[in-house]
Amino acid sequence: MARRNDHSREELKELALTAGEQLIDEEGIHALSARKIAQRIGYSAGALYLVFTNLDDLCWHINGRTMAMLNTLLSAQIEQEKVNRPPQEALRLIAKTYLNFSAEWPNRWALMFEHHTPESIICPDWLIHAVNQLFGFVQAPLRQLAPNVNDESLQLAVRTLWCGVHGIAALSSRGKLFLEGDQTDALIDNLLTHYLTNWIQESTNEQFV
Amino acid sequence: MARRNDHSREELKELALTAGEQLIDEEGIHALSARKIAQRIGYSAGALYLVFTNLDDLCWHINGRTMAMLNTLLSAQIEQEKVNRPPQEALRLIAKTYLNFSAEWPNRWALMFEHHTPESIICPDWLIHAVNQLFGFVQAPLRQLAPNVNDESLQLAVRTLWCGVHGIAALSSRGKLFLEGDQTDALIDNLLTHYLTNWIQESTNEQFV
DNA sequence: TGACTTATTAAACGCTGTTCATTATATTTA
DNA sequence: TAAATATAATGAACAGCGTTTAATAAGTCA
Repeated sequence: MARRNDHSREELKELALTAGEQLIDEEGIHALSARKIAQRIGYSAGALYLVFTNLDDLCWHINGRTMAMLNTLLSAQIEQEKVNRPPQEALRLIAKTYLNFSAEWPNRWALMFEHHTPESIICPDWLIHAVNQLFGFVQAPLRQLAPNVNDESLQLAVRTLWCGVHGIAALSSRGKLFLEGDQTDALIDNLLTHYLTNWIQESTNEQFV
Repeated sequence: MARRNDHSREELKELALTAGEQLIDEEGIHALSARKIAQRIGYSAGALYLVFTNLDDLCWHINGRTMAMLNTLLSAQIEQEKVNRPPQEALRLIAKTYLNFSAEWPNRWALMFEHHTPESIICPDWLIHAVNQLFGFVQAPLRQLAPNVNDESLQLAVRTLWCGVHGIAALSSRGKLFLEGDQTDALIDNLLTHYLTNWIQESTNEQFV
């Protein structure tokens, strides 16, 4: 067969990505295969290579969409809850949104962190951009909490907190490695409370030194 | 060929695991394959199935050895530095040892977290045991810092800190996602200092409430 | 209607994990 | 020593994988 033109290139791309995401959601990241995606969208496996350079490329695209999802979710929530919420609450909200996201989409979330392109791991521009946007969400409330803190300290705090929350998500996502019941919220609260209390204290003192 | 008896079953197992680890170290976790391991040890691929149920099983064994390595490393360091080191320093040492380990063996470390057995992810007993041992390393200095804190709070603190350090290791290991230069040590110090300062304060107050 | 163009495929290649009948060797028995 | 037995290990097979590309069916135009 040839020349069906049922779908444009862009539509084909969209179909493939959606099918890939469904496959990942339903069967896990190791179930992702060119032939399975193709079967789901009624094309041959070779057709995928008309719109993606390879399966790696397709994964990067899925990751881009996952990242966009997360960003959209976070900015929507932040926008919505902006009504003079104390910054600590804003940070808590961000952390829990991230955690919920990782729990709701465990496989897509896993793909983001477990899909290493084999050779040199070149970080695409859009990813750097998206990560910076995520950091921005955390940075704003932190700055409110300590308006005069220097940029370096602020940057460090953003990353420390992000790593902390990510670690909670990572270890609780797959591993039933510890704690009975879902105590992830308690972990988040614990981390934020203790870290922030001292960080605010130190950061507001700092300016008078 | 048959019946060479060059190696006992136990020796064959050991050979295969070592070859697998080397392969992972040199070429990454996706390069691991039965045929490649077999070639390295001068056996056929089928021979591996005489000592492992499948490649998944082999991975679990490698992960077990990696975990043992980490545990040995930590307990050796803790033993060595025991001479009245302040507990904060002990915690810092543990964190940095963990981080160094993940940097020194990035691929074996990745295998531990990225090797999900497809179907039900059953956590083997030895892993639960090993993880508890790791938690024990953190728990001891924490208890020194707040001798009268209740068990639940202590357990929570152990896990919060572990997740935090793990998050730093995870995000800095692959991702050049942020920060120029190796600022992982700064992140560790930042996390521990702020978290612990307030945690100690709260935990010592707690007993008088 | 016939020539041209092109979207899509089917088959091929070399790889993968895994199984199992076959085989070559070691050991035991006669 | 020779024959019988037991078994360590293999090699071929199967189904599936990512990827490439010659072949083909269908749309377009003269």
